[in-house]
Amino acid sequence: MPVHPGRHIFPTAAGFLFMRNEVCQLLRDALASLIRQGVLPASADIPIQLERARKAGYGDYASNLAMVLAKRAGLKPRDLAEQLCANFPASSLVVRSEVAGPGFINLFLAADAYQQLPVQIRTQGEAYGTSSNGAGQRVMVEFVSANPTGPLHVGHGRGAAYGDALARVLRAAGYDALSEYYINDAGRQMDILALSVWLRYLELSGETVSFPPAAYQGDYVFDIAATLHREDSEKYRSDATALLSSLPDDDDQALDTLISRARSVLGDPGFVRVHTLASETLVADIRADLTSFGVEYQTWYSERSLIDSGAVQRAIDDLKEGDFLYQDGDAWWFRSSNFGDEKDRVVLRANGNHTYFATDIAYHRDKVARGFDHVINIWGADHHGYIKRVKASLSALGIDQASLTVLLVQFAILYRGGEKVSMSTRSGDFVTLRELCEDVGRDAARFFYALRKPDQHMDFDLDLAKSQSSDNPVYYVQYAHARICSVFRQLDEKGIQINLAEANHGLLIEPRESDLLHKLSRYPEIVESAARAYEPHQVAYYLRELANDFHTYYNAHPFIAAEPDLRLARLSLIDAVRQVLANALALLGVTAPERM
RNA sequence: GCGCCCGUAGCUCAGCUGGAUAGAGCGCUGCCCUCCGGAGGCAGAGGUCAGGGGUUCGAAUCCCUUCGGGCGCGCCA
Repeated sequence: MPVHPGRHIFPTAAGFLFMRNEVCQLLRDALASLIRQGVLPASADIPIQLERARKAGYGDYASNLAMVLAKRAGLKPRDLAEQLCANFPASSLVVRSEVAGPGFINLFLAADAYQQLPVQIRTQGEAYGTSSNGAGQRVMVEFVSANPTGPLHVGHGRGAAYGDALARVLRAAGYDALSEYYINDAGRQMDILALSVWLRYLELSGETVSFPPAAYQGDYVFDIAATLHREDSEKYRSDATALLSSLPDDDDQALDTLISRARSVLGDPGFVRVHTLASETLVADIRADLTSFGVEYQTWYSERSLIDSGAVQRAIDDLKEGDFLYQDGDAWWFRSSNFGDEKDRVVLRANGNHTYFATDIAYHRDKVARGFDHVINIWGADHHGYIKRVKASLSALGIDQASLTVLLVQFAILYRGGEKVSMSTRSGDFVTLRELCEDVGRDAARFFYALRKPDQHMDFDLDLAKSQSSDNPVYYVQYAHARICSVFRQLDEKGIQINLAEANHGLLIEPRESDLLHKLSRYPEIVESAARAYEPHQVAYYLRELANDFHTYYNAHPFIAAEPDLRLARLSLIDAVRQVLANALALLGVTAPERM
């Protein structure tokens, strides 16, 4: 029986990859035997598909090789599988192979294949699960980017949780990922906000104001107005009666009229003062909310700066230069229909203002120019119609459309007391992200979002999320972590000295122990898969499985009360579980508490 | 009307890009600590994977179609 002298299990982080390759080679050897025997025709490309067995009873790895090749061999899949098993080389790694189901070959690894895993995990610590698959490629993830016209609401929470987790997962998978928030601090909505603040300020100054229904109603508008009044007293006071007289009937037209009146009454510096105060206050609030939600950005990028730097004008000029713009009805249109969009889009309005699309063109061009290998936008699903025109603009500017990926986050429908909650920023009727964090806690909220894949419509039950009951699975996972920490505290209190480095993992022979080891070994693959598919929720589901395996183990076997050698091996195992729980929770922006 | 997303247990959701007897949480039923944290464990009941065609060794997964839901289709953002 040939053995493999010098075979090292888990010599490096790539230990399991190494092992997997070895298993592949064994399958290839078996194939070669059958080809020599004339059972199979010699073939140039025989794809070896080897996957982790999906169930415990199916061994460690499974291959569908026999089913794929059955036709070429002129054999039934199961018969071919039998022959492959019969010709499987002897190995110290794969101790058993069997045919199952319609023709799968299930391969069982030697028990000791996993037994050094706790050592590897302890050695790598926080780095266990990370890889260099991304090869240091620079990726930008832009997410949330809500208009600073109000505080973030729970609708933004989903994009925030997803984007932040995605960035963390990408970093763990070896990408150089940067998170960015694009601040829409220019444009009409911001003008409306500035107007709203000024009107509230006029009220504070003693003017009688009939507040336009289409303006921003939220309490935060009063707060900003109060700040303005406190800092600049009556400097911007004006006769409100004249200001609000003879307005157009249409709400939107009335707002535009009011904005232009505000500009002329306040003058440019005055309007800019109100505008800037409002924008800076809200951006600071948004930032604080995101920070307490555990979301960190590397960069905050201002739309205003694109206008001020001339980048928007340059983009428009370049598009004109390339004949990608044309004038129609006093507006300038971009020929996006040349690039697959349904119709052309306006970049410069007849009134001389540019559209948001114009700044977006400059923004995306700028992103790519900053040297990212790949740019990811996370948008609300209501923006999907916008994707084609942005991509079209990239093409027109000579940039490969493939450098931009837009990921859509579906809406969450909020329920409170079994009723749908309608949300409107303008009316000020919404649940803020801050309220959610205060009521539910950051960890529960983050995990709640993380359990949903982004393209799935989602029902968000506020009562359930706020209940802080065991219904929320985050406690289940955190409890596993706290429980392990508690075991080690108990050890301390009992004065038991241990040295995990001396553990003999060969003693870990219980089925639940090999289940745990098996699960731990899968973690790096989960991270890799979550990064590749842009699906951090895979990590959340993995966490639940790992926690479940641990709780089961905990109920079935004693740690401290076991014999010293066995105790040491088991403690080493659960210490590895603790490390992986902590690593995976960190990817979701959730804390791993030592006690609860 | 056209385009995008979706439809899986009573409810909320997974299902590793075409594989094995479709899984988990909650809820329901019944069990489990003289022992390390019961925010725990085990077991059971519960399914026409919206319906119908097609592709092939094989479909919840891919294609077509019908039905149902969400969201888009502005010189709004």
